[in-house]
Amino acid sequence: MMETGPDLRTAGQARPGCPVSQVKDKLRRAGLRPTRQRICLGWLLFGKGDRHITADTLFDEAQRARVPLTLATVYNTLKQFTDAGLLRQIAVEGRKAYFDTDVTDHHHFLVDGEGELIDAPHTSAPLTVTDLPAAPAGYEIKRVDVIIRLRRRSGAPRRISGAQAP
Amino acid sequence: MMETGPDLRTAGQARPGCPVSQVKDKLRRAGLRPTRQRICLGWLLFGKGDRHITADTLFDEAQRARVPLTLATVYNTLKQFTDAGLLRQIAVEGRKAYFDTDVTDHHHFLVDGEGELIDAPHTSAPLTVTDLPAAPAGYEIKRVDVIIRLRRRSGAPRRISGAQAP
DNA sequence: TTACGTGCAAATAATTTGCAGTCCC
DNA sequence: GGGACTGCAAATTATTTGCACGTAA
Repeated sequence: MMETGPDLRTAGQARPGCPVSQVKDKLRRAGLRPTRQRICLGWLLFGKGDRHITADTLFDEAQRARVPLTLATVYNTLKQFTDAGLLRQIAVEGRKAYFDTDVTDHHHFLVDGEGELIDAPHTSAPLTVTDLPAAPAGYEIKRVDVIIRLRRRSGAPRRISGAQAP
Repeated sequence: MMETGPDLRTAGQARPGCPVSQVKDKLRRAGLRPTRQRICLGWLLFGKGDRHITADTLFDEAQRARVPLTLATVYNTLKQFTDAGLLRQIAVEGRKAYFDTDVTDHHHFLVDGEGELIDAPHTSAPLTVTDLPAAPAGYEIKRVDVIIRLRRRSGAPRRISGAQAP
């Protein structure tokens, strides 16, 4: 499948109103200089709705979009975007780092065994956590991450593992 | 500080009633052959209450306890214990794998910036998660992991990040 | 005895870094 | 023009693996 968006190789040029310009604005607002590489990666990341990526997923996409950049730049850019608040790193065990373009509060499904990550819909009411333990003295709560682990198979009754009694 | 427990170098010998024998039983019940290395690591892991460790934390402890084993064995053993349900791997972002000797349902505080993990006390009522999104078709929920991210500093009012409005 | 475990060292995998050259403002 | 950014390759860090030897049952 070919990309249908603007030619990313010319992303450096000003084209007000086009998605590329929106990415440039987004970068500038985040305090990042809008270089060609950042614009391209930003376009890939933010131009398609919310998504989860790893460094080499994104690197592959960039290559398929014929954007010349290196894996090291992808790593650096992901970190810079994360520091700037444009991305959020998702806590999953395993060696790969996953990033989420959706930085609003929501949670994730993780399919057991393989690293398949699915956004938990925050279409419904935002998740509520009650009886949250108090933070230890000297600390404050910054964020609560929830990972809902899934097992393949179906048919079994849906239960909340965190609760002691059904 | 010196260890006050039994000499782990003789862990292979039967000594009914001593902690080492309890570890051997635990291993056997889990279907693992109680070898010297597993007994030593099991004793280090389970002999001191609930704790979080990484492969090289545990390796260090083993060395300090003058137990001769290799880092590779520590890795293998951690995986075997985890598969056997004696340990649980904690989902934290970052390259290191953390393991928890407490396999009951509970959650974790994670201090921002550094990999400091603290058990959330499950002394209070077990954490309740409401409005949990339904699992996608074909899947069932196996477990829900919650990581409560902390920021140093204090004084700020305790708030639940999952809530939408300030 | 014999299959299961372990030690060792080398292989992988993911990510980071140093430095020379390039590009944005 | 000057400092911020990138490319490249080599370095690090965390973990896994293959194979010869050791040991529990």
